[in-house]
Amino acid sequence: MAQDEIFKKLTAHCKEYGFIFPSSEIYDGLSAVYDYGQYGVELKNNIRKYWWDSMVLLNENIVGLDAAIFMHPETWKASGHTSAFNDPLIDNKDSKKRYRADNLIEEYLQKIEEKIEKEISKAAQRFGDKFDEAIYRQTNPRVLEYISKYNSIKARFVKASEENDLKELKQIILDCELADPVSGSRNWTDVRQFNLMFDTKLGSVNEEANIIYLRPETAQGIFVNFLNVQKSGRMKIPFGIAQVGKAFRNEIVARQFIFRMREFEQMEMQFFVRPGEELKWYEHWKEKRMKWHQSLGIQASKFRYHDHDKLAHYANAACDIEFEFPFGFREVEGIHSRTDFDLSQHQKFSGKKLQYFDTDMNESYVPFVIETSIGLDRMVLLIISNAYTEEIVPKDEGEGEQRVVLKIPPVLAPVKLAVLPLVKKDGLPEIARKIVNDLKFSFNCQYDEKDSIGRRYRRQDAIGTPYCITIDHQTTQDDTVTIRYRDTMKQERVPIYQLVSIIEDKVSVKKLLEQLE
RNA sequence: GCGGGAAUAGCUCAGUUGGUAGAGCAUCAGCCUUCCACGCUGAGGGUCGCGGGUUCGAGUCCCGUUUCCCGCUCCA
Repeated sequence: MAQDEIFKKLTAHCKEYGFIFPSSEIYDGLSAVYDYGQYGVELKNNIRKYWWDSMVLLNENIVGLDAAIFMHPETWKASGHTSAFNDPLIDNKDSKKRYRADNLIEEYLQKIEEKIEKEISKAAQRFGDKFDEAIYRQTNPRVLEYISKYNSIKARFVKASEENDLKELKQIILDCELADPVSGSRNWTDVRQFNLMFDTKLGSVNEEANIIYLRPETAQGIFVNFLNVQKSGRMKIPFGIAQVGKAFRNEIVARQFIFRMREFEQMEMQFFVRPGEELKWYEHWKEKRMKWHQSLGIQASKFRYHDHDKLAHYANAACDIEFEFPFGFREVEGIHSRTDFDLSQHQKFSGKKLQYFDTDMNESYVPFVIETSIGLDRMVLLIISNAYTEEIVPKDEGEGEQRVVLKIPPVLAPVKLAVLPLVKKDGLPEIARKIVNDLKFSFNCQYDEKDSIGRRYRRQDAIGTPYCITIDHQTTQDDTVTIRYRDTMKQERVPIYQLVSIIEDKVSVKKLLEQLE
């Protein structure tokens, strides 16, 4: 079956079985915003808990934090988001392609520079040893022309960028007669500003209100609290701060279901280390995080690293952990060596010292940071797309029938077990109810007596319930029940009193965590 | 934002040159009592995405709009 067909079925399945709904659907939905339904929220909670426990429980030098979504506007100037998340874009009306206006101009400037270099190297060849570049630059008319053009465009561009003058940016593009690299057309739209940060107003009186942003990443909440946590928690470097929370980005195109949403949840950990030791820790977390993904029992070949060649301005090493979604390998988690960029910037903008006194080294420094940042919603999509299976159930006679089953790792499954009386009489429902009442404190249980037993198994398969307990007539004789396994559909008979320990063993977070050690 | 396609019951879809809105599955109630969705009977559920136009009459034709899908574009 085609990959995009599977993806279509998967999104339909998520909606039909109460995992994920389009936001405000009765009003036709809201683009790239989704709600988690009754099973989706359980799955999401379970993933969040597994991540949190593997970070905060397992590592005595990592502690949690829950910072507010609203932050002081200066935060985003310091982090670089106010400028970097503010792209001036221009469309070519003929090719329908969109470009960053500043990139087009920068490329043009670079071309002029190349022309100058070419003139000079040609002259250098011609004149040999007698060639003096400085004099040539000041005297040759063609070079002078290039240089003056370069300087005037550059000056206009820098000024326009600083003042955010969109009209001037367009004028520069027109004056330089820049053409679309694809179509060669000079038929441009106006330059428009796309701000990837959502804003709102703080303060109820409009004139006095300040614009503040919804955070585009959770990391800054950790950085601004670095000293608070370090001092109040008596943390010694190396140590980490973990946080789970919502972030918001006004993406131009948000698509592929919950893979790219405008409102999403990040699970981040910032690990503070000694300067110079960051690459060692970068490798450490790179490996640790891959181990975490693979601990969920997903095929190793579905994951890969993607090392960044082009690094962001704050990083000196970066990679993604990619997963093979139905639409190809995509990033689920990023591991970045962010240097001391963020803390230094906040130190600069706030005027407050953000340093750590290292008693072993007897000196004070701005720590370096290794970040692990994973999208919780992407993780939900990863689990569901890996779990979604259509398979043929073998039959004693004739052709088998198809079943749809979500093979979610038991520890993450929204419902851990369903308790099913084989028939609706002879006291079987009463026994089933009693079992549910005993087990509901330990696991998310479901009781179901409607329809044939086969249909009930399939309903549980569709939401990924790993275990079904069936109460039959033998139960009334010897207090045993059958436990049916979702993936193999095999059954075995066990005493009722052993149920808690049997299932606890299979769905325990503890077991997975032990693997990570 | 651009181009292409789609939208009819909870789901999958049918609906003839424009003439009273359909099926299967699902849901609910009752009966039956059965270990892998397929026993029986009955019931509920749709202003055909939304708005306008043409027409005696629009699910069907025309225009606009919204949402979704695919491809561009963008992506710390």
